[in-house]
Amino acid sequence: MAHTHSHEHDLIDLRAKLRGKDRRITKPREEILELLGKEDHPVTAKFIHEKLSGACDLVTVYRSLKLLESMSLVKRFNFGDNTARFELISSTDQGHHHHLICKVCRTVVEIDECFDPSLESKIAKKHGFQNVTHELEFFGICSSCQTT
Amino acid sequence: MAHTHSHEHDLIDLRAKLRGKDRRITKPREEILELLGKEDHPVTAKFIHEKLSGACDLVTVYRSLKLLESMSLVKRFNFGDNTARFELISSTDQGHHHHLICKVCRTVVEIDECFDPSLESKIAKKHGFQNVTHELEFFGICSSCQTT
DNA sequence: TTACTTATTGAAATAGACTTGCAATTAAGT
DNA sequence: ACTTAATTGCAAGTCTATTTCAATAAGTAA
Repeated sequence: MAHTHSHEHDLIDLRAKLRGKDRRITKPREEILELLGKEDHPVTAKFIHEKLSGACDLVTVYRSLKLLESMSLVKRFNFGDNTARFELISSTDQGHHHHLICKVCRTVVEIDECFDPSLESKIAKKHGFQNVTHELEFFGICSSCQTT
Repeated sequence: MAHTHSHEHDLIDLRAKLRGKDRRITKPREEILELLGKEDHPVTAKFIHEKLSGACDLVTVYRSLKLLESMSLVKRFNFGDNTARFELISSTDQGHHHHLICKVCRTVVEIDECFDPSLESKIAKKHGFQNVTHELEFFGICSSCQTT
């Protein structure tokens, strides 16, 4: 999903979204976006920092990710291990998709399927909520880890 | 959901599950189970510790919750705020249900509905995974927080 | 009941993810 | 190039959760 974006396209997005916001285009932000564009699955801040091997401080990675998230260029995922993971938002699904994670080896599979949206609107209506979204992740044991 | 359990029933469960496992029934474990039996929504370890006001150390709360979880008496939930929340597993749904959380005031609503299980088995089959489960939480803005 | 064995607890230290304060740096407008 | 303010790096701090280890207490047997 993420890799369907080109680096150039991301930078155009970045520049467009930063324009007139007292925000600046910096090397760390460009590099993080570029790296995310090459990854197929959500990655941690630590992973990004290591891959960029000293290009910038880990603190800057955290700050950049927070900014990119607020600009809707990046989406944060939670796989239940107390560590945020980030993925580039693709134009096809606006970042809304799910994952299937192996409980043993932590392999991640991108999932396109989702349940019928009527469930969500039904729940929203029933409880008087607005702007209802959801976070959904699947967990299981991948074929390699099945001891049989 | 949780409150449909009686305290006595939980203790019977606890005793039954501990029997012959070199495990002991202790005051903290009983008190945590009792407290969870009175709560309608998942609560944090910190919340439990404060409610028990010094009955035991926070470390013991963490350890007890981990034990109770491993015994399938308690289920851990993640509302995306880096803080685990725990709920008593009810006999009716075996702990499998979801929540609707207000992004503003953090109010929690217990949700009984879920999507069709065929989606899960379809995904499992497609990627060769076994024992597939899912974590699903809904987020929105509750009626009180809608500024309109 | 008492003694014994060992699981459990409490307290302090530690780990890991993430944030904040502040001086130094650097992007971007003039 | 000059200026201004956003951004960075580094250190220190916060927060959740875990680990270490001596002291305590649950369960068992005498």
